Amino acid sequence: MTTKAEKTTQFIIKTVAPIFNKKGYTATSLSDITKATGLTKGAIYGNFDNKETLSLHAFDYNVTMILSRIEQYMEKGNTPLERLMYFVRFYKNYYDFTSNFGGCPIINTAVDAKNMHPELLEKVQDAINKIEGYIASEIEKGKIIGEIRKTIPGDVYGKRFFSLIQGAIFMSQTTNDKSYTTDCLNVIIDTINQRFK
Amino acid sequence: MTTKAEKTTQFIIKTVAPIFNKKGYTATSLSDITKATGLTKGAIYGNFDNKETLSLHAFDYNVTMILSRIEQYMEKGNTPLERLMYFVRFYKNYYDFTSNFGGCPIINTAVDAKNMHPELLEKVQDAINKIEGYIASEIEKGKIIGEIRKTIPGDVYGKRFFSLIQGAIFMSQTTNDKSYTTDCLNVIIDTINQRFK
DNA sequence: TAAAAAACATACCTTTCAGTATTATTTTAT
DNA sequence: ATAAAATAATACTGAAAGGTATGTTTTTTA
Repeated sequence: MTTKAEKTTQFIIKTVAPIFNKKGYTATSLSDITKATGLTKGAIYGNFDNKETLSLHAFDYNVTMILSRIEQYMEKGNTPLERLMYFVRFYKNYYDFTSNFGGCPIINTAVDAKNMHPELLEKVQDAINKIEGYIASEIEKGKIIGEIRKTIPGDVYGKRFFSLIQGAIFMSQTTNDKSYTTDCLNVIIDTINQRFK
Repeated sequence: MTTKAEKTTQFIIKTVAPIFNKKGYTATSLSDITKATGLTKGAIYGNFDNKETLSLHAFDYNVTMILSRIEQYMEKGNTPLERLMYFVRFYKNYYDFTSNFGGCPIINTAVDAKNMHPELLEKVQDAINKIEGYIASEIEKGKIIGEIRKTIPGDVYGKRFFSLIQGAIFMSQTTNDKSYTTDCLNVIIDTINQRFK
């Protein structure tokens, strides 16, 4: 059974997640939160210990949304290489997808948390490791079944591709120019086609 | 003649620049500023209209520092290709260089300013254009003197290389792992050696 | 449906925020 | 060296920050 409170808790998280993403932890005030939710401080503090706890949940919400969407994309592929290509396809849509809630939460939260909120930064690092892991593990699986060259190190390309992707996303979202993302993802596709097979 | 006030103005900017870079605009308080400078609010507001103006000067200071350093590096090269290589070398040291004052100001300020401070965001965009221009113009010059293949589009590679670099810097500074930067810059060097000549 | 419990609203607390008016001090120019 | 001007310190403002104690309303369970 989902109680009323659990629903409210989820409603608050869902509502404030894009606000924290856009404005960052410090710039997001309790009045921003009450205004957006239509609730009062009493309700907020009844469901969360403090602003910090809420912000952690908000980030978790954003990351879960992204990770589950990546997995949805990758599930469509029947082989490691196909799943890798679906991973890339996910990021082709990423700029438009994240624009709706204020840009990439990985980038936004990483910058916001660095030097400021160690616990939040740790969550960002976990998310990064997971996403790099998606790439690396498909490469390794592809090597096992003979779909990908044995000389391709999964962990290196996991880091490399994700760096390129995050860089492109960063550039696109600060210049409002989608071409960074499309170009860089084409580079990745070319690399896979030319070096991996 | 440099008056006492002009010196103080510069001293304040220089002192607060890394603070704004680390904490962002909102999280940097006037008390942070007075504490760091050892001055009082009277002194700060005597030299700057408000916190916003000060933050703009602080970002300018950081960007100028970086741009002039890039130019210092590039001046060492005698040909476009050499200058391109010195540009890359600059970014090989970039992670250590920027760690001293809280990470890459381009990334930090872009994220902080997006959705929050349009004027500051514009300054970031200008800086990005300039740095991409460094790459693009050397490529174009290299094509003219026959040092670089005519098929290499300078603007495309300016954007592409800078995306990769910024992505790597972002990853390095959020994971405290320098290897992202070193690996990605090696990729750039390989690309130049294999495709540009 | 009524009592108990949970959830939410109201009103208020302390602290800190950016910013200012005024006073004191230090530079500067004569 | 002194008067004028510029610069910095002090003390203060109102607003907004995060957070809480208490009262009211709504759910839940029996």
